[in-house]
Amino acid sequence: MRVKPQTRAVEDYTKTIYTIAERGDVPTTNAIAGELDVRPASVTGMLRKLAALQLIRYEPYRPVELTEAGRRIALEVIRHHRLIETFLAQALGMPWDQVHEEAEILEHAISERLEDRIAEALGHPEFDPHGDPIPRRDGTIARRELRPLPAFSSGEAVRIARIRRQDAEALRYLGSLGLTPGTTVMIHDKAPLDGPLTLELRDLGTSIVLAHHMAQTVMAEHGDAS
Amino acid sequence: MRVKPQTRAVEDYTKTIYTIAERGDVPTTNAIAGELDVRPASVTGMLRKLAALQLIRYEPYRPVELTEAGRRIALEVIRHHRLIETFLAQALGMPWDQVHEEAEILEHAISERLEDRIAEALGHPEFDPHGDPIPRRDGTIARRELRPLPAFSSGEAVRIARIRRQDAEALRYLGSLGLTPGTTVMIHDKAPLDGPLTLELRDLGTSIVLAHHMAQTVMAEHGDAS
DNA sequence: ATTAGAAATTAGCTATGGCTAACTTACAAT
DNA sequence: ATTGTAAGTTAGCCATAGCTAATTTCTAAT
Ligand SMILES: [Mn+2]
Ligand SMILES: [Mn+2]
Ligand SMILES: [Mn+2]
Ligand SMILES: [Mn+2]
Repeated sequence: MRVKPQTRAVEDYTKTIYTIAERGDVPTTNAIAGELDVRPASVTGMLRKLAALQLIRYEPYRPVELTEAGRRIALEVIRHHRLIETFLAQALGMPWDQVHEEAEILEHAISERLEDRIAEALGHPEFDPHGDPIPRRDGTIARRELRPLPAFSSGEAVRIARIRRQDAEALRYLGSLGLTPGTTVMIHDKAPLDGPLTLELRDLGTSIVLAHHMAQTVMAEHGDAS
Repeated sequence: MRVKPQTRAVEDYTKTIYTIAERGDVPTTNAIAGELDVRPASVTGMLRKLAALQLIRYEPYRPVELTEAGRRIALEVIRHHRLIETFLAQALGMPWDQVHEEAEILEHAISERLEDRIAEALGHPEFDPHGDPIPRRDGTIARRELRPLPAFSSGEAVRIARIRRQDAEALRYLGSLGLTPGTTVMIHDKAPLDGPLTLELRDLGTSIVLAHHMAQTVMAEHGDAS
């Protein structure tokens, strides 16, 4: 799946462009700068380089688009990232709120050989601890029809599948409530005007209340289908 | 054990200076350049920087010496390196001739938190797959009285403890002969004039012949003491 | 059609850590 | 004591990738 040796910056920019587009946002200079925590002027510089490398299509003042080659690199780095997260959580018992930060660096440091060994040791997982899909070696990636919790109706039982958030703070909070991928919850009540949701944890039978903006980051699918 | 964030170059140079001195060589500009595969002129530049950072004592045209701060950084990186080698071998079944290359990069990428988790998962090992001692968190390091195989006499039984070599080629060869740390061998014969050694593998009862210059890299201790 | 303001780009820096080519220094052999 | 040579240093490059400040462009509201 690797194409040729890339610098860390090239890997981070292509990954960022991919994820911005994947979540439905537009990969503008400012959006990329915000995501990577660099100044817009620096992004313009890198975009020129990525365009020269044929990894993006770039017209000044316009949003960018990954080429097939750029997409391949992005998926490669994301595969590293999510495999590492999964490995750290499963093999080393690292809490799910710490794995992202660690993977952010390790994703650039592991060889294809190690990538394969990790995938093998984990049994080629399809999803990471946050429910993010792990791109396969061949560049394909699992697609699911997920909706945020507030998009379901009261009375529905849903299976939490993915948390669209990576900051440790939020993850620790959601984890403490038991809202992790795989958990089934019943939507008990939705307060009006974007008010909090009341959820019932199927397994424990306990009831929890979750702010609308937090529930918005919890993606789920119908019933308790696996 | 960490002091403050260091660049990869700073970590590699201090590590290299430490290992050159540790094996009994003199850390000159040329020796460091050879080890790191850079030009001597580049080494001079970095030595000036390391001196400014108070990590080495440096007088132009003289061999360098690590300060206490420099030594701490070197030991930290070496601890990372050897813990990673051990982890890759034990937890992922990676062959001992591949772990060095991988660790050479990962040593700069893991956090102190991950370092601790790896050490914990392995039960705080004292030695890596090559028998190299793993510096402890407190900066101390196991010392052993080892001698190369040719330094023993015919008829002696010795326990292999360390291989002073890191190239995959040599490690694969020694591994194929069964000459790995922990193995006990009997020195059967030493041909004169730096000729090959004939060894008997205790467990298998088989006999092998090893060139003098290879035997020179195999460090052992008397008997089969653990 | 104008135009204000946001978004993006350009120009010109900086730091890091490589390199080659030219030079200086140290020292060992005479 | 002199001097040739290897070792080491200096000077002047280069690439990468960040920054600020100044400028240009796009667009949406008038
Ligand atoms: Mn990254
Ligand atoms: Mn994730
Ligand atoms: Mn290294
Ligand atoms: Mn080792």
